[in-house]
Amino acid sequence: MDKVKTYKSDAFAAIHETMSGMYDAGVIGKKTMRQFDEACLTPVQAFSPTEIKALREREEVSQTVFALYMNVSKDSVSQWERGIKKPAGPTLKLLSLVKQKGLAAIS
Amino acid sequence: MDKVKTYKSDAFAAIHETMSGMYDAGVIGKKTMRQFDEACLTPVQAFSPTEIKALREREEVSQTVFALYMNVSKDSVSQWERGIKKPAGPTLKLLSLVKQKGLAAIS
DNA sequence: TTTTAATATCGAACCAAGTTCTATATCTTT
DNA sequence: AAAGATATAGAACTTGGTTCGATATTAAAA
Repeated sequence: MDKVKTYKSDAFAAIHETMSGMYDAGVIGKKTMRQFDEACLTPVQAFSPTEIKALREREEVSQTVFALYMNVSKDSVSQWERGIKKPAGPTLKLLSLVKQKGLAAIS
Repeated sequence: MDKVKTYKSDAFAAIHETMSGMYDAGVIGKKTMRQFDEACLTPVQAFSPTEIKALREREEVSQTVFALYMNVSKDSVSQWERGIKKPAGPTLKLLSLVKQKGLAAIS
């Protein structure tokens, strides 16, 4: 698969554990801890209807299957792709994960 | 991190690609394809307020940091843990991913 | 000590995402 | 010809997620 992304995740996890240890030991404060986590997070951007459809077709799945992965109804996926409903919050997070890591990342 | 889970994901991805190839070649139908995908998906169960708080504390992050990972407001996390709002759909999917693979899975 | 900042609870109000339903249409499969 | 998968369309409903202000505790910095 994508070794780079997997490596990055593992590295972040390892660093996070180290940082957590430093936090437990009182070396750093909670403020530093939060700022670190913010820097680690992959940015979550907006998706246009076309981008959502293109993303789904890139993964070669039907709206129904895509909906199963996202844990939403098939109608919701249809409405996203037609611009009737605009995904936000947790939904955008999932879409971002799929875009950056593929469907397998949320399987 | 967790080699077993990583392996499972990679294996599923590989099998999925194989299945996709079979589908493209006309060996299998869409129905079989969907049933396969359903079998691959990790089950998404409900979370009680206590379970959400325990999960967050297991990951050793504040409500604010946890909210950043989930791409929701910090108030939402607080409301989940107090039982005022019950996460559903995409949110439950993210919580399930965190429970099974850790916060790094959605970073 | 004082004060600043982070953390978390509480209650209220608003908006829109997500759900559900029915109907229609196309295409493939049996 | 029939059955099923896929996708669009529109409508009504429910509730999750957001935002705001206020309060309280704790830890860090002045």
